Amino acid sequence: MLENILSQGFSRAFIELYGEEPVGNQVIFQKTRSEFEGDRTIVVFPFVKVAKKSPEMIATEIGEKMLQSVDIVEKFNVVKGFLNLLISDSYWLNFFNKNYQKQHFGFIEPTSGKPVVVEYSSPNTNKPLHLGHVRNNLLGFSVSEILKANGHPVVRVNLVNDRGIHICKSMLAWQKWGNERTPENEDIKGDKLVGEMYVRFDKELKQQLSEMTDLGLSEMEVLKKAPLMIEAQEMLLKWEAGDPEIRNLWKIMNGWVYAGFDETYKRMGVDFDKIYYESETYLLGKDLVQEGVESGVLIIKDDGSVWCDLTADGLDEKLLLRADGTSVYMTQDLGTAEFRAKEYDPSKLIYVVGNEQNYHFDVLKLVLRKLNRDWADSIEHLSYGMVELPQGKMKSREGTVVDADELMDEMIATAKSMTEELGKSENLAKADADKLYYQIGLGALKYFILKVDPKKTMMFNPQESVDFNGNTGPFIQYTHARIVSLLRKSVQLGTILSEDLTTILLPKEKALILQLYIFPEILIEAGKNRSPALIANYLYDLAKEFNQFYQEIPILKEEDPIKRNFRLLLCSFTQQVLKSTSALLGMEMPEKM
RNA sequence: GGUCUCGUAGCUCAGUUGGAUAGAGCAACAGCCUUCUAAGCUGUGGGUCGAAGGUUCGAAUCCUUCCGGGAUCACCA
Repeated sequence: MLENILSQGFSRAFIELYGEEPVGNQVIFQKTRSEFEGDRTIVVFPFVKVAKKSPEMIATEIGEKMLQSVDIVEKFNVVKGFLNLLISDSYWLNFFNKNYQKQHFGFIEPTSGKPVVVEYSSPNTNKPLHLGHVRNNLLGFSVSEILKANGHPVVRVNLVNDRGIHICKSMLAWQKWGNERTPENEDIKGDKLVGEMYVRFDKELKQQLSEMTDLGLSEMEVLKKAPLMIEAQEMLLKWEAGDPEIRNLWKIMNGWVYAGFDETYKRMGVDFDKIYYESETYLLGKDLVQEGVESGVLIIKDDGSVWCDLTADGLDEKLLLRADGTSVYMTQDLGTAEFRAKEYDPSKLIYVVGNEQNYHFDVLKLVLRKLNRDWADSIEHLSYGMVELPQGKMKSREGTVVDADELMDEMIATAKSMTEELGKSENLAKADADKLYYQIGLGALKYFILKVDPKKTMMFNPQESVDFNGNTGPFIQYTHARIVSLLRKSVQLGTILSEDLTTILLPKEKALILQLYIFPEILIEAGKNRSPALIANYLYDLAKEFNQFYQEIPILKEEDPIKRNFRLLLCSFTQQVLKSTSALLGMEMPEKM
């Protein structure tokens, strides 16, 4: 690799000149800023103490030595303490030659090691998916793809929260006011119907609450005594007792929801290797807690409830079993984690969950460590920031929730009108056009969300999300389509691609090759940081670089067959990278747009 | 109140282990289509990197304090 060659060359030169190793920290390279001549820059400030000369002097002396001893160094210049090295075109062409035909340049061959388990989505079954889930789903899917491209076997799992009080609320509302509505007889998505029931419950409950507060009861009292709440609680107890009627209704309504979710997932382009249901896992974890009690790691209070004391770790005490022996969320998460650890023996257990649950995961890991689970450290909370709207946070009660299906509808509709406005769909068959609108709409959405660092809270402005110019998904898709169009034409013109390449690179050709060159590093960084944003930003830079090249340099019109040939291959290489890399974000690249 | 986190151009965001004069896109303005797709390219304006100290050859980046926003601290999930 380039940096190894340069690094070794630097060290040799340094030792020769100053008789000592260039101390501790490795030589740091950076891309040379565009205003200076060169490709890679070495900062020599860290070495002035050893060399006992001025930075300029050191840089100059080393530059001269490297020019002699490192054959890929063609020129150098020194600006203050910065040694700018110009790498010979032959190095870049050699790189190009070895890689331009690869279908998945930069991807690391899959290893047969322990898998990485990625849990994401994890919806509740009482309402449809919304914008928050969209970020979660896109992140989970993309991070999985990025890890795969880094050679890790990946298992994608989804833990569906299909039981609990919230589902009972929807069920109760359906019993009371549902009028036997079904998705079939109303031609409505099942998750939407169940969501409507949930909203109805909330509305009716509010009504009851306000009537009761009018009677002078406090809010807490009211919530506990509201007849609807009591009924919902009773239903939950019946569910837990296995009451056939309740279980049956529960199965039916969850079935509706799953059908709806499947549709949404499919359109979003995300999938899972395995789906878990909390109704099957919620009792897990009790044994684990019991074991902790016996070994004395956990404490039992007078009322019989079990706790984990985390005050020494700067946290509070955490309840693990109620006095009546029933479990809480943490208990089942402990159990589920152990279950997965045994099932997959994973190298990592990644949970894609919002940062509002940071505390929960801190506790989870600490408790597992106390219980001597050596795999506790393989648990990783991929904590992502909330999605906010221009009017603030999404609140279901205020109706400001952005529904996932509607969002996709809007993106696709915008793609359609935009494409028609530009007159780009005139020669397309209906099916092809529809596919294109889907690709563009979803591409815009995915890119818009994934380009932001997962850790950060992000602003979702609907108007900006449907912008298809500039730093957007469609910009990248457009660039891809342009290249495909070029390649298509070159075939029509009967261009013969050969291995004869130019030996001198134009600035824009070189810039494009350099951008392609760094992809493997970007992919590794994106894997380490679990960050699709790095991939998105890379794609944007690559597309921009290509467009500049395309604007400035003739390709098909180039008369010299060797130059034309080289440029076409460069286009083809770029196209492959755009395609395989955007797939890491779940984006599809149209052939024409 | 404790803990965590964020604060970069009017807006949305980059800025990977500290490196050169802090970058994009949008918005605004000015150019480029008889020539490979103008969803493109080029240019102009726009910044006290929340504030103040500190560490050092060098700080948006590391440390401290403060200001401002957010999250969390349930016998909810």
